[in-house]
Amino acid sequence: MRNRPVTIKDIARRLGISYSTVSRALSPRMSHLVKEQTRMLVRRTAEDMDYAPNLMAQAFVKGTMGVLGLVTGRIGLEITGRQINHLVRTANEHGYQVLVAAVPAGTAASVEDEQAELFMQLKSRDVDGILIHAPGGGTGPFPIPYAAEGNLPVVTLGYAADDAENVSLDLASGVQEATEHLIGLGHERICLLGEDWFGMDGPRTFEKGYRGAMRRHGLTPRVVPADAARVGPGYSLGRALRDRFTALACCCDYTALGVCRGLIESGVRVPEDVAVTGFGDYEVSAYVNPALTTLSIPCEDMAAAAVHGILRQLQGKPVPGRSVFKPRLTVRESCGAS
Amino acid sequence: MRNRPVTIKDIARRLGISYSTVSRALSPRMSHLVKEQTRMLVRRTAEDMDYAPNLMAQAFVKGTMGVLGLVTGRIGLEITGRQINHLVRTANEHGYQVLVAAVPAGTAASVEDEQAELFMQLKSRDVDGILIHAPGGGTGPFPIPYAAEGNLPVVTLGYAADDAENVSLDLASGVQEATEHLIGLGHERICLLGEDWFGMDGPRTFEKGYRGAMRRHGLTPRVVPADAARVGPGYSLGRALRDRFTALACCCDYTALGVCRGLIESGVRVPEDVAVTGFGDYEVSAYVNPALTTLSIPCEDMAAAAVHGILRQLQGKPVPGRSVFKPRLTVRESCGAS
DNA sequence: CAGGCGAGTACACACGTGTGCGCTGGGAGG
DNA sequence: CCTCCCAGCGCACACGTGTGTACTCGCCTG
Repeated sequence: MRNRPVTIKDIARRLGISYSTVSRALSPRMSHLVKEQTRMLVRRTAEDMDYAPNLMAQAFVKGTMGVLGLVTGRIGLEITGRQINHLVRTANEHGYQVLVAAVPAGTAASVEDEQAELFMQLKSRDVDGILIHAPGGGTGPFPIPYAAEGNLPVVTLGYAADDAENVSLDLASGVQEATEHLIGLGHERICLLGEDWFGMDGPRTFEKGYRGAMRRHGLTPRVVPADAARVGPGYSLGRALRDRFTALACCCDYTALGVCRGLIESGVRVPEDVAVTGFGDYEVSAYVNPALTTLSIPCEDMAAAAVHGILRQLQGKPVPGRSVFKPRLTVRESCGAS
Repeated sequence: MRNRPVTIKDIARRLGISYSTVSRALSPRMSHLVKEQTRMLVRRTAEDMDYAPNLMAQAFVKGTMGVLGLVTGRIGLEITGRQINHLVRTANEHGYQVLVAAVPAGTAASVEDEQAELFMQLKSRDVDGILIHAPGGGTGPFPIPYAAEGNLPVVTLGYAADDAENVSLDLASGVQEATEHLIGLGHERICLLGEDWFGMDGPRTFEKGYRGAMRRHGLTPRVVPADAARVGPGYSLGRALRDRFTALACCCDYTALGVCRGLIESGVRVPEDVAVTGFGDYEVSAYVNPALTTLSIPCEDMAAAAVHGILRQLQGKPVPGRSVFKPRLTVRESCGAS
């Protein structure tokens, strides 16, 4: 049935030359050591014989697989999906494949333990680098002790780790912009629905932008904790808060969508009675009733930057780089601006 | 810096035994050839010395990597994300990793070419099996000539291929149930917004269920083509159709959400003037206005079944199995039932 | 003409693991 | 005591590729 695949030895035998010459002729880095004529002959013969390099042998001798690991959670979330899509695409363009490790729900004690476990699991797979997707953001030392052993390239996407190269989103400036927009519309009783994302400290970053804007205009801030990127809890919050505020700034479109629904069910009109803003600009957000005012995230650029960070580290530049992207305010109906 | 990792030779040297004994003592399949006492000694020493097997060497000699490939598109779509999440989880539970290949937008002529290219790309990576995620469904021979070379285990998820093991969703019965529900509510002018998913023939399956229900009740069917799982095109359709029908059955929640928005903007009330149903039961669908009546998909069970299919094939059971899952109707507001 | 030089090639080894086969030693049975 | 057997272990090779080193051969220079 399945006949043995062709190896460089087979090619060498057929041409009556040594297999090291074949190896060199086929390898881009070494082919300049082989006479042009021989090289062409070898390559044509390889093509003829349907030669395909044994990638496991190459990986074995080179000590690298051309594989990047990706630690992530909540793949179903639109922002996550968009970023993963572009992470994979960018990696592929540079000859790397992406191995995905998903967070198993509820197996480990905390999310950090889960991520740490996945991280170790990927490490033992001999990946060339690890991308950590932490969409909730955060700052400070990263809660996974990746630096402890070996010097594997790591880039955190979302989390602005100060001990790793990272690509992050300026959450503070985003929320600040939304808050200032609401203030500009005449609102004074503005509440932030803070995000509690997987126990990380992203929420504090959101709060910073919000509190900054409020303080600058002499308004008293008020923060209510909300679950991370879930519609249901947002709905409960909407019902609970009703018209206690004239504007609610949310840290995620999903929360905002739930909030809108909760408010409307309680007989509160959006945006006439209460204005609502979100974060993320999901695909549906432009088409719900009312259409959501929100902050758009440059997912694609961020993903590309993360992969390029890994590649740069692989080329031996251990300087931890940071790039920060800014969200863009997209004004629709839910804030009452139009 | 990074000292050479410990190999079985190091362990053998330390214990004064041959490294083949060490290899056997550590391998589950061969350890019965080694004396209990020696085996324990080797294992303890291995632990002591922080021995970690070189997976690339193992892969090289065994000819397998413990990796499954996944061909997919639209990772950002919630249903896709939920399924991928569980594909990865189930694979991990059985000791396999998942390599993701994402569809690069607009590089190949057609989606089929793209999938074929990704498929070949994964094949050359020496994966142990390939999962093809085709959420749009479809029947008949699968448009990728995977069977042409080698006998790589393949399972299509979504697409009911008759030349491969597959896990699919009974789209027809789902749409039929929704249509009959609308008929039961007294509707007669019911239109199906058919899905054109990546050029596959899923739409015809949707149509079959719809036409069956209509015909059974002596009603004339009417089908309007819609883009696949996109909110924007649904919106345009909603505006265009306005009140030409009293009920619109959609093949995707995203289409339905867009349709609702388009209708409402045109001054048509949902569900009072026009009833709308979706397909997929996305997270937001329960919280939009009006909340969407839709069909829920058992993503998790389907994903698990797909991975188990691959594993079964790897254990040498080449019988192409099929499993079909049924969607479940979830009644909310948009159909006007309450 | 001798020596050197450089291009091009072959030889040999390394990488870490799995495994067929042969060797050893000790116990049991005759 | 001899023979046979078998558990347990070591030797050696295989897997496919990359690469350092040595070799050959032709040409140029002194």
